[in-house]
Formats: sequence, structure tokens, C-alpha cells
Amino acid sequence: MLAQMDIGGIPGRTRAEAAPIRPADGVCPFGGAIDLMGASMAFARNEEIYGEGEPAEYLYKVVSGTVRTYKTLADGRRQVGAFHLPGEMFGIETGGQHAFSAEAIDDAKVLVIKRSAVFSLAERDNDVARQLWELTARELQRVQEHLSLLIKTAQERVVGFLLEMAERAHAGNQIELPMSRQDIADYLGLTIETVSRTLTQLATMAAIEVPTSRRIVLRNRAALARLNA
Amino acid sequence: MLAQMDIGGIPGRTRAEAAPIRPADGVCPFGGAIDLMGASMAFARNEEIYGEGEPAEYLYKVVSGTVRTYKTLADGRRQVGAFHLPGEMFGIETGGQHAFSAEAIDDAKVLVIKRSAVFSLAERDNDVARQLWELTARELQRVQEHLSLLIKTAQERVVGFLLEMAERAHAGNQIELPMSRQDIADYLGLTIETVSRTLTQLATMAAIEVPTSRRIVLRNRAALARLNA
DNA sequence: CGACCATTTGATATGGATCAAGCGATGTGG
DNA sequence: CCACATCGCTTGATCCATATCAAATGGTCG
Repeated sequence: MLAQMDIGGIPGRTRAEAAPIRPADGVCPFGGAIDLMGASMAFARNEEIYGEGEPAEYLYKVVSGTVRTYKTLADGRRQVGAFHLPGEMFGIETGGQHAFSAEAIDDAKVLVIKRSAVFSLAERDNDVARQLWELTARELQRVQEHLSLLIKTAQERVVGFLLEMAERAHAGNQIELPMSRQDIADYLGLTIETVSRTLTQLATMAAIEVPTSRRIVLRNRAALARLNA
Repeated sequence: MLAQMDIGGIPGRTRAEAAPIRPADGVCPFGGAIDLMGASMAFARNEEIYGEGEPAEYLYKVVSGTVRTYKTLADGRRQVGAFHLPGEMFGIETGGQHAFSAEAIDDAKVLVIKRSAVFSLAERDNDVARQLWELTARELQRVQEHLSLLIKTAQERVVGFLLEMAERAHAGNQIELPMSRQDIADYLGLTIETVSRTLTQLATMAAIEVPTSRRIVLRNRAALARLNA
């Protein structure tokens, strides 16, 4: 995490820099109750939100921009655990420590919510408790789907990634990728070269179109679904 | 699941076959409250406990034996999601449907607990709700560790698997594997041949010993930890 | 003993990694 | 405004870890 911490209950920022408490923009999985407990913070491109091994004191919700969580292995290999889009929560670690680091992929606004506040609220409010559980269960499902990707071929992984992004961004067939090829590669357990080659291959078979490197158009969903195994 | 269902609230068995309700043998993550709501059932080697896509009406807890959960892809590839040892719960699916199938690896006794009963109890009892959440969070952590395994080399995966099993069976350095090489391969995203070769290789370098194919002795933990990256 | 199944071992093939170069977009200093 | 460095991405050549195909071994049960 950043050097300056916990001024006014908001991590990593001085009070002057942090926006005041306000309702979130995105859909709220807690019906608003929990969002109201948080403060909005802005992070610049590639800025760290929290680090692996730090105490997990907050829950986070993406307001705008995109966040990646990742782990770095001893030998430098990096595993991207997830990409979080606006409206999604992250930092749902199980122990008291963050198992992953989190960084803003592009300039991002994040709602930061004190864990202890949520937990003590959950003690009293069944509804909050249930939603906290559902949040964890949804995250579990997401990780299980990610795991399923990793046992497949390179082509299947890339196709699975594209379909996942298209669905989550619910942007129809036009995907605007906020992350680099390296991010995608580390998410899929591949190299950038393989990701790049696979994309050109998909473009060659007219399943997708790549007008710019960060923009992808799904041209043939049926073909992609078939390649998805 | 099996053809005959839901006789006396116990799935997949006639009343005559099912043992009466009784407390569980293993450690109970619910302090006993939930175990008492369940009935014990015996499953034979390779018998299905539930199938992918079936409605998830029950939670399960291994009393004795071992259970594997798995998914089968369209082309026949199989992904083993987890091995569950005595004392561990499984069937914590997120939606209303089971995302995986579950089978007894060897003859196994399983405590079967009605989901609806647990959930309605959780509505009233904060403690049960918290433990349900912790259970899900622990499962999340387990899946994340599994995911970490899958981005590594074959040797690292096998070593990681052995260390995981040694820890979970808390049997010191002597591991008795209930599952076949095929099960291990499908868990690690490798082939049986690669698993087998890797084990002989580890034995050759004196990191482990394989007195019988299902028994493994960890000979040099430091070396194994080093190979684990 | 003999059949069967799981496991190991061997030979070869291949998908993706690695090493290396080229290319286009963006930004910077002269 | 242009030369040029930089960065992210693509493309090409080669290598290697693991898959695949095939056969031998060993343990279990009738």
C-alpha cells in the first residue's frame, strides 16, 4: 500500500485528496446500506490499491475504471487473479491478510469500505449478512470459472476470456479492453506472444476483428462458442 | 444423482439403506448445530453423490473416506475440482445448481444436510450465518490455491499437490493416497504419464519415496519446498 | 494360474515458450 | 515540425516441456 495511511479512516490518501463520502454510481449488491459506509478514492494508472500480505481492513468497489488483482511468485512470474469492472467488488480476502495485490489498470475511482463496519453491521442485520455471503459465493464461482479456463488450450482460453469480457462489459459484440496483452497473458497463464498470435488467428478465421489492439469485435459468436469447448 | 430420491428426506437411498440421524465423527465447523440436522449415508467406491446440473438441495460433510468433485467437458476431458477428506464439507455451490459432480473415491460415509434447513437457521442465528460464510470463504481460498497450482510447471504442480495432501491429512511425512493417478492428473491439468514420470523423478532425486503406488513418503521437505517455487 | 486394471517406462510428436527482430503509435527534445 | 527514442504489440525462427502413442510391468482377484 502507499506510505501515508489511515487519515480520516481512508487508506493511502490524505483527507484533502480523498473525495467526501457519497453514494456509489454502480449497482449495489448491498442495496445501498454498505456503499454509504464507504469513501470514494481515485487511483492513477498502475497505482497500487493494496499489496499482497497487507492486513485486509477494507472492502472495495469499482466505481469507474478497471482494477487487476495479482500475485507475484518468487521467480517473478505474475498471476493475475481477476479483472474488476465498474460495479464489481473486490478485496474479499478470506484471512486477515490480502492474498493478492490490487492495482488500477487505468485511472480508476474506487469506493473504499471499512471491513469492521460491514462485519459489525452483519452481526445485527441478517440482510447484510446474507449479501456478504452471496458476494463471497459469487467470487467463488468466478474463481472456479477462471480455474476451468486454465486447463484448456491457448485458443480456448483466449476465446473464453473474450466471451467473459463481452458478457461482463455487456457491450454487445464490441469490447474495449482496458488491460495490456501482458495482463491478459498473466490472467490466462500464457505468454503475450501466444495471446497475440491467437488473436490474429481468430481474426484470420473471421471469428473476431481487431481494429485497434485494445478494441475487439466479436464477428461470429457461434464459431467462438464452438471454439470455447 | 441416483434414480430413487428423497425418501424420508434423504437423497438417493431408501429409508432402509440410510443410517439414522446421528452426530458426526469429524470436527464440526458449525459447532454441532448443523451436523445434527444431517443424516449419514454410505457411498461405495465410484458411486455418484450428486451430478453436475442437478438442483443443489443439500450440503455434505465427509465422515470417512474421500470424495472428488469434477466437471466433464464436452469433449470428454475431465477437470477434478477438489478432493475432500474426512471432516471437510462440500457441495457449497453458489447457484441453485451443482456446478460439479461428486463421487466417492473409496467407500465413504457422508453426512447429508438439507440446505433449506441451514439457510433458515442462518436467518435466525447469527453464528450459523457467520460459519456458513466462513465455510464459503475457506472454499474460495482453496480454489484460489488450486488456481495458483495450474499456472506452474508439472513438477511444481505435483510437489504442490503432495505438500497439500500431507498438510490436509496431517499425517506427517507419510501420505496414503486414496485417489488414482488419473484423478491426480485431472486435478493438476496433466496426464497420468506426466504425473507418474514426475513422481519417479522426485524419487530419483531422493525428495520422496514411493514404496507402493498409493503411498508416498516425503523424504526431503526442504528440497520439495524449493521445487514448489 | 490367468485376466484385468493401474501404473510405469519408452519413443515420438506438438503446442506453446523462448529468443529475436520488426512495426506502428505516442511522446519528447532540438 | 520533424528526427528519434520508447513502448506495446505483432511476427518469425527455434526449442523444449508435456502430450500422445505404444508397450512392458506389477498388483489384485476370480
